[in-house]
Amino acid sequence: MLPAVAGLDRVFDYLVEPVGSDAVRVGTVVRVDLSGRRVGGWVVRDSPWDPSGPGGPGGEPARRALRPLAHVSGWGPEPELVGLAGWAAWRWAGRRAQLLSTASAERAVVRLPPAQLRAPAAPTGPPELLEALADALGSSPGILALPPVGDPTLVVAAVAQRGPTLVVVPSAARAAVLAGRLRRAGAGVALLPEQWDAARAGAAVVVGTRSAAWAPCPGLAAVVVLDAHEETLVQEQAPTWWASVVAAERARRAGVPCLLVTPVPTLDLRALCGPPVRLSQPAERSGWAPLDLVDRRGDDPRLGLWSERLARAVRDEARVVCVLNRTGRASLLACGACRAVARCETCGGAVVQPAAEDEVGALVCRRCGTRRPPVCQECHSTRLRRLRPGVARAAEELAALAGRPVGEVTAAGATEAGAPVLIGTEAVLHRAELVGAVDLVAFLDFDQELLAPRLRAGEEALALLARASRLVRPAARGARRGRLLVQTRLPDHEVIASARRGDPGLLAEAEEPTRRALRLPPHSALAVLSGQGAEDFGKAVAGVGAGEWGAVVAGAGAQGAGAHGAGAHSGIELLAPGEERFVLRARSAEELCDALAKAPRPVGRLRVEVDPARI
DNA sequence: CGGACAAGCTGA
DNA sequence: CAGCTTGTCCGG
Repeated sequence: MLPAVAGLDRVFDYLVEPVGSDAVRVGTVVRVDLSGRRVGGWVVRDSPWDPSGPGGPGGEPARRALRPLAHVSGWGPEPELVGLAGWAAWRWAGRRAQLLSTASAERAVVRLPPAQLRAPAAPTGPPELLEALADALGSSPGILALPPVGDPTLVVAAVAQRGPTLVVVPSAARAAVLAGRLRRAGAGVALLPEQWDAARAGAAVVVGTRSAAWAPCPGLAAVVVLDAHEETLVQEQAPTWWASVVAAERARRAGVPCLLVTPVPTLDLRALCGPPVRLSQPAERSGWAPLDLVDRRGDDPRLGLWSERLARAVRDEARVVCVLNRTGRASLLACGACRAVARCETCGGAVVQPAAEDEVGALVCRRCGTRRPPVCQECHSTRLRRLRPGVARAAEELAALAGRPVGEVTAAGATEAGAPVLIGTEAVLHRAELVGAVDLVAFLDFDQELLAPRLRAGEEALALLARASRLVRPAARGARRGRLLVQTRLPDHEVIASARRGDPGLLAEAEEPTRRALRLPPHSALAVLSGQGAEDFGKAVAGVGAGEWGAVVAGAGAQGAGAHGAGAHSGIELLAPGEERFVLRARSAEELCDALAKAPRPVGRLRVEVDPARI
């Protein structure tokens, strides 16, 4: 058995009594006495052993008598998932115990409910979609490039005709909606995580969020991941496993198809699956909301975030959502007289001007919290100008512009979230009650997304437009179809072209050569190391000697990341983008993971993030 | 991880 | 040298 003890990744042998008890199999959750304490864990091997013989399963001579299991807690993951956890522990440099707890019920499951294997009613159309689906199922794993607008329930229903189907979606709200629709179509559905027991007993469709990639699904016939591009499908804490990659490997091991459905087939997903299967051009185009482009290159800077077109729309349209991916009253302040950026006197960090509570307009350091009066420390001018207004300040301006109350939504919370005009960070796009109800979704400063200093910024920006497409009112009797409005100084950007034409391939074609030239994923595999042990561990993995190291650190700051050739013999490079943060790069995930598994873990804290989602 | 045990430090 | 902290080892 493998104990559910962090930091103890070892298997221990215990005796099953009575011998051959069928309550105990690979995956079963048990409790044992281990060096004086009682711990839970999973059966990971099941080998017959003759206690009168000379040795145990390992064949060691003179082995001591085995202790019996202390208790059988209940049902655990299927045996195949124990193997999958071993693979994922290698793939993301993690521990099996952590992955097996993801694959297990939250509370002990002693008895299973009856199986619910009735498949949903088979969908009869539209034929174009069903044909594309059959195509995508033909090569596993496969991608179906499904535009954002439309209900993927029929995709799931069609796949589920093959037998028990596991479906992974990016949010609990969508899982619940999908489960409800499938039940109405007559299907036996287990909704994770609450109905783990029903899933373990057997269900026609098992639905859940990221962790459902590890859900039980006896007789598995297919795996489907909806909105496979979403970042919520990547586990944040190490091991940073990707649900789509786990799903593909799980399906491969089971010999069943895996289907990734997404409006944004990213380069990473393409590397995993090959090119996506697409719908016809008209179907693709109509599946994205119409997009109005506001080219702000010619605008008077004094207009701030509010172009004339946007101002008019905000007054005329009934329900409007504005997206601005920044919080606070101001992100960056500069002196109106000498242009110096206002910084903290204590730590030098950027200061913000929070909504006034006590002192009027005091400046507060975002890093250390030091407060000071709103005066430029260079020239003592009191005229401070905000360079990039955040959501709180923009909300005040928007309320004045619209002449009606404005609701505010950020990840931290919401005020007046029922108002017909909303402004918020991208969190506002996650509000399920808005789906299909909005006349206009306006991106106030889309350049913020397009130019974000992140590897996958373009794909993330396109994902925002896909999400926004779902919020706007569909074309219907009498009512005008809702629209997107994008303010930008980069009107020719491929992200915008992709959304307008409903063709995410345009973005992929544009990004591919850059990623290849810079040897970024999917043309390499990365791991981010952090914590005190990061440096030693990084050197050990890359095979860098202590003497060679000075050059790496010295070369690191200036270019942002200093590439290093000294580890060339290992085929793995060590990049040093910042203090206590290191990046390992290898040609492939296999190479990277093998090296990570081989290197000894150093003392001290170490976090290993293989395939970092945001970098 | 957390208990066991050994080695190191402190103060009377 | 008791009493405590800190470090290292190991678990069936």
